[in-house]
Amino acid sequence: MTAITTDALSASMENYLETIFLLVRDYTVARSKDIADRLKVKRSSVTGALQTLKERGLVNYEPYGYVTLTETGTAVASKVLRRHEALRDFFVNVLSIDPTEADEAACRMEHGISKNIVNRLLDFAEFVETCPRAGAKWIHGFGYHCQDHAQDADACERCITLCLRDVAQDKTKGMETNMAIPLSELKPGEKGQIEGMAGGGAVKRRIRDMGVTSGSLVEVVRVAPMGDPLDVKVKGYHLSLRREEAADIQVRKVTGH
Amino acid sequence: MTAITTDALSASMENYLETIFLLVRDYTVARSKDIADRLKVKRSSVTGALQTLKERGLVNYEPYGYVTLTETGTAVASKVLRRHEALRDFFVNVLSIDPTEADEAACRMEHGISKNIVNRLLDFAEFVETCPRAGAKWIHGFGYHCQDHAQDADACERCITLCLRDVAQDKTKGMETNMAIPLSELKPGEKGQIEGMAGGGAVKRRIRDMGVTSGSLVEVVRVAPMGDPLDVKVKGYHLSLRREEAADIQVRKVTGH
DNA sequence: CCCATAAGTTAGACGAAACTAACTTTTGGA
DNA sequence: TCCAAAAGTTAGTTTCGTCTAACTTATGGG
Repeated sequence: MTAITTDALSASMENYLETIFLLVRDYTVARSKDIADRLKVKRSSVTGALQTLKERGLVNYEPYGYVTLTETGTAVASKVLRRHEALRDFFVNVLSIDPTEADEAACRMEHGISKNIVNRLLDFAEFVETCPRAGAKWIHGFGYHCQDHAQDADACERCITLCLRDVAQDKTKGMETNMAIPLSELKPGEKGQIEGMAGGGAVKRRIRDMGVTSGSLVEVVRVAPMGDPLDVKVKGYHLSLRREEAADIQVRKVTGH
Repeated sequence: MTAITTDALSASMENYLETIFLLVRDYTVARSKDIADRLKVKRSSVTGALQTLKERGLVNYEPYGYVTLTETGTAVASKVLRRHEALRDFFVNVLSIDPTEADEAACRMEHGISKNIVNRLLDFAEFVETCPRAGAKWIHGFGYHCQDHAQDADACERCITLCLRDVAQDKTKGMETNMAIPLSELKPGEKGQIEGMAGGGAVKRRIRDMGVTSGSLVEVVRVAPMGDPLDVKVKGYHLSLRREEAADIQVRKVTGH
């Protein structure tokens, strides 16, 4: 009994897991009420879901107690979140979709996307921002393209003009001042392209294992109050680095949108 | 009674509609058995679904009879199919995903995507193929990028080399021979960028209403046995044109992948 | 033209996921 | 410290979409 089924989770259960993950991240424990509010369901539905998730060995839960995720639960939730963020970020950064709309659509689509496609989506967004042929500013062309609701011949003309202006600005600002700096120097929201990793050991291996190499894009998501640790995102994976570790990673700042 | 509810359709019902649409397109009528086979459900489930869809006024259906779509049903199914194709084509053409996998994922994701995002996705795919700054061949860079499983520094180098070779080839072939030709000259699978529309009248207006202007990409999907009519796709919409009408639309061929 | 088989239907059951209504437990402010 | 409100649970219901099993209808080859 309490046979932990190995069947795929339903979309609904994935959403519960994801919500709990986010609540635990922010408040260390999740309360039934908050899960219900976020998912716009009744409290009794949450109780039911928690029982199912407990049977599956994904949450730590006792009646009337707080909720946390088991190790397996955390692993599953992270995967769901990665899919969610890959979609949302693509919609926002590449397709210039309004963040709220992007997030809602990502939430509905995240359950049907495959691993392969997630990885390609992430790679593509990265490629768009860093490909040396088109350059990071190229994607701005699409932004301008979208802003022009009148999709006439002029729009395209204007797109080119604005693209060229962006490139010119980069030149004026002096692109050559864009030296490699330690990852620890980046502020939250900033992105950098990995130039190299000094030192070695566990962190370097952990990063390597995710398919991250020189040229990959890293984003500093947030920095804890004391400036340590840093929450960074590479290839869609969230990663917590000590400032000291981050200092060993050389990056070249990429100016996003 | 038989109150035609206005509630949104469930993902499941959308799939039934889409399947019926495709069967009707290919065989003029849909049979229960074929619907069941395509959706991998039992025949009895199809009967149930047909009853629901009939109540909603979306299908023409009598017990033991063939199934067709009502006008409303056709309209809804077309929208679903447009979402499906927008996703699938993006996965295949832009992300270089295997067609089968792309199709399956599109089928699962098509129910959660919003109108806005579909349009952006279509615009983006078009932008990638036609933006004068990066050029149609730019996307090849990503293809090469993906082929290189070893994601090392060399991969990027090779991507540039291959991109440049493509561009050089275009030059050699003589890009200037790419004159504007009538849309009716394109073969199935070929794409062209609209240069202008001669004549006027209903077709021109119908096309205009879809947000299609000079510069938009048209794809000839298939041509009926007698060469008339042509099934073309613009902005994700399928459109049936008489050869005569297509002859009035001038396009510049775009060499895809 | 007849009947075996394929196609379609009906009835009934089931599981998932939500709900309402009534309950129990927890908690924090007077 | 006590008790009212908030949070959580339980029981029972509903809806949806599937299934199986048993049936009815349609159809085409001998």
